[in-house]
Amino acid sequence: MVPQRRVDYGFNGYQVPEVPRSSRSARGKGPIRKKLECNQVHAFEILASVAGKLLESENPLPTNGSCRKDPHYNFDATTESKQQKAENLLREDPCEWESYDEEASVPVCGVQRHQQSYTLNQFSHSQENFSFEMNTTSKSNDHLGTVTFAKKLGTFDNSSSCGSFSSKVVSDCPLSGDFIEEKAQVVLKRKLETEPSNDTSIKDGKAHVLGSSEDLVKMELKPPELVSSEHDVKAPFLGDCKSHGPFLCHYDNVKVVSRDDDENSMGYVQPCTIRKEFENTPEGGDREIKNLSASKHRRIAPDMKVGGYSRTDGKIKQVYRNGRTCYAHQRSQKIYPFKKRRFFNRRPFTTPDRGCNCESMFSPPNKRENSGNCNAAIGPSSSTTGRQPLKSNDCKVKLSIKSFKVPELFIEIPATATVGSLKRTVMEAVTSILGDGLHVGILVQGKKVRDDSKTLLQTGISRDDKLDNLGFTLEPKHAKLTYSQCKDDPSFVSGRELTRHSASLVSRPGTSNVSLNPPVINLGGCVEEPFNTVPSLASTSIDKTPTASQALVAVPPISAKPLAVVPFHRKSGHPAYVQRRMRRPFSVSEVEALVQAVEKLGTGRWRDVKMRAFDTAKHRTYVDLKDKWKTLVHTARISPQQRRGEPVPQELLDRVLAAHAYWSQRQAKQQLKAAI
DNA sequence: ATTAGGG
DNA sequence: CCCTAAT
Repeated sequence: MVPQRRVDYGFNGYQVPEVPRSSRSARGKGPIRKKLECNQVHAFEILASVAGKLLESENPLPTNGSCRKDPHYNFDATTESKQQKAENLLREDPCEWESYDEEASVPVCGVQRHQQSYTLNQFSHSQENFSFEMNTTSKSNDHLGTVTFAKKLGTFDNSSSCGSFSSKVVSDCPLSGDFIEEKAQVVLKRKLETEPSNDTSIKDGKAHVLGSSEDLVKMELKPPELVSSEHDVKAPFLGDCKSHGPFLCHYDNVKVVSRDDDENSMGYVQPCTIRKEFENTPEGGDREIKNLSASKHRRIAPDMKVGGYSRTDGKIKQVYRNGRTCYAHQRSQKIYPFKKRRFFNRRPFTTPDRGCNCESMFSPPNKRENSGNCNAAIGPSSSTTGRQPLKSNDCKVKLSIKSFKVPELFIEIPATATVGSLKRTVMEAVTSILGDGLHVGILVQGKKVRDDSKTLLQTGISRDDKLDNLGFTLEPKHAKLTYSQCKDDPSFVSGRELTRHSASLVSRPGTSNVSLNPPVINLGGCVEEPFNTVPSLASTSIDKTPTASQALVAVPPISAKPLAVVPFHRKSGHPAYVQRRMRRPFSVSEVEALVQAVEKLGTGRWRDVKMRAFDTAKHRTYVDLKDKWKTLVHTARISPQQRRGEPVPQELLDRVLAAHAYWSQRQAKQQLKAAI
């Protein structure tokens, strides 16, 4: 056996987030995704198997357990016992086990048994032990108890293989947070004292789990392969992953080139894995891996069942699997927004079924200063250092932004989560929106400056008397999602219009040193751009262009609504929050490919069109192609002035019309024939 | 799973 | 793009 070094993932006590919603349409259901879900099933089955064994004496698991939430995780009632299955799975797919130490590989779900159900609540994994907690609940009793299981993994080095297993029902009452881990540790210790051997079986006869210690050890020693989902990783493609990264496909004379750099979706793991190699230096390797574990890199287990690792030229490839919802992904738009209507219809800020209102963890909105206000406070230095003569063109405007306020975030997290996980959650949410979900807005005297082409002089920002009234805002790029909830709220009459105009989260009077004029709200009347001129600025502005004042738009003082919610622990019963797919405008080359395919195949065979021209573009479904064709026909019919987006060559549009006419006529003929 | 069409 | 109905 190749000597391998064990990797400390630095993991301890994560709350297990929910797995992505299994599926809802053909969209995005690539083979790899299925595989992932499969693996999650495995993960849960294994855990359930372990738990079942442990509980067997008192509460045997049913032979056909079912997840409360997602039927996808139903166990199939095969002759093979779950335990056996789990053991086999562990043997065959050790890397799946490895994936446990990531936050998300194990679904939160329960196993029904009569009136009782077991809910995997939490698990932790450190170098020394593995433990998880399950709640037992019943219909009559909301919370019967909590059991915690811990497993000693042992320490490994290159040559030795040892490990032991320990488990015990720790408590009959609910435990939470760190206490659970403490308990687990205690139990572990106690067991170790009595069972210092390498045997993985439980001597008390209550449980015999996971086969032999050898299996366990083997599993542990097999280093997973490390996968990075970073877009910038230059890496060879893996397995059936054909189209990650730039792809080319040639059909006839049409070449479609797609950047395809955003395959990742938040709800499920990107169905491709990229290997990233690391030097197997004694120190550097581990450190790097640790960093990766703690960072945005995802862990993805290899798709293959065996041989989860490989060595090439002294390099170890590690693959981690990730089934988590990726909160902290750089592309925040993939994370936010969640489908807002669904989301906000269910009062996301309370967790009634947990009896925990996490809102209490944050200041109530009415007590929050600057609630929802993301204005930057302009420090005194702005007024002092910013005083510059106006006449000079090269005069510098010096600004000091004391701090930005991050738009309000609501986070839902179980009370049993650790403080550390809370920090992580917040951090991930913050980094997500900072990564790509925000842009900066400028407020002068409370008026939003919209025209980016205006100079500071023109907008008055260079004037010291304006500097005192200069504000910066962090605005969600996807304001629509942020505010969609307003539609349901009669008090937000202008909610819809605001969304249409990318209303920013704005300051409220007195909440910052940005002085706000009395808020001007464009209620229903506002149709297009709400260009509310600001006479005061226009009169004082040195700008000669009369449009300067029009660049200032009154910012309605809508009260801040949560920018986004991080559903850290979605409860079963809650429909998954489905995010809208990222918008991906068709490039001209894509349009050309589409046109050519439709010319050949007709308008009613989108599946064939997809296969012919977009087979490798996973993000283009046949529905997308059909929709695109629809819009293309529409685009071709309207005047060029009305068209938006990247201009499509007229030649292509002509072909669209021609093809559409041809195939429409042909379809009509066919129908006529059929009628006869 | 695909197709068609409305939103 | 999403959603649904109808195949």
